[in-house]
Amino acid sequence: MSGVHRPEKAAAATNQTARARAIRRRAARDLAEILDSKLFKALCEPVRVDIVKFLTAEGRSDVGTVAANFSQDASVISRHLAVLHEAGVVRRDKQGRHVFFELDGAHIIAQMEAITERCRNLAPMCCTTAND
Amino acid sequence: MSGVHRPEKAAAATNQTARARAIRRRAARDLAEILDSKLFKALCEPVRVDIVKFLTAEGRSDVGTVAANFSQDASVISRHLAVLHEAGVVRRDKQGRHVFFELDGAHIIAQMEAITERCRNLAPMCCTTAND
DNA sequence: CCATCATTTGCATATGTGTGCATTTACACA
DNA sequence: TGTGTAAATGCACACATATGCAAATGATGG
Repeated sequence: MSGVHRPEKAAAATNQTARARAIRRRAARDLAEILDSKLFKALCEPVRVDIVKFLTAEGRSDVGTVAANFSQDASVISRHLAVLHEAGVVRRDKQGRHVFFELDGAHIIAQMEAITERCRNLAPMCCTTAND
Repeated sequence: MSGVHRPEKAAAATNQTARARAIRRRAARDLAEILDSKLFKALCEPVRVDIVKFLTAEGRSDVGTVAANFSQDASVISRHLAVLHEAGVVRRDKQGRHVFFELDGAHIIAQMEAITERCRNLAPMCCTTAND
């Protein structure tokens, strides 16, 4: 940090600001850790969201059934489902030559709750503008 | 749907399954609606996550200060911050020729809680495998 | 009013990834 | 064991978008 703009009086580094800083840093680490998960990457693709929507509405389905309801090739749907599976969004259940997928609700909820919890932790330090 | 695989006995459409189907469909619509928000698209980009992390650790900062801590050009950081602002992740506060950003904790939490709540609604219908 | 700095925007390019087709693999059934 | 179907994979290509540089815009201070 070279020419950092410092409009305030450079708040003398009291014990309190040092502690606040430590807390911020930890919150940042915790938050980024969970934000780096594959969940967001999996769910930021429109087609994958549509697939999640389909599985919610129709329940457990095999690749072919899902693909039959989409314009893209079955191979594309297969890949999308693989990504969703990697991210823990869906459960995979191979049965004969058919591969069935269904939402892994428990896992999704657990992830979302963890993220929400982390977000709650950083609330007090970004809204009140605390010390700086 | 042409050659759909139908392993079960095609569950006679009782009132109950019809209702369950309606509930599923509504949950799917609600879920997809919130998943289509800009939040996920904003948070699936690694650099943007890093910026969020930085703002969490360092608090309110202007574009230049953020950019000074990243390898990419200031214009790139500016654009990323704009995307985060569009998504309601950060608040923008123009002050003179400096533009400050800070996490909009309240908004993030509200969004996350809304998503988590929607996910909870679809839990019972995807884990028990219900009727199909 | 001009000089300067912070930020944004226009544009060209690099990079990631979604997509389709062809092929391969996995599996069931005859 | 051979044949057909479902799913996965290799590959080439299209498309979205992240990136850097240059120029424009906005704002302060002389």
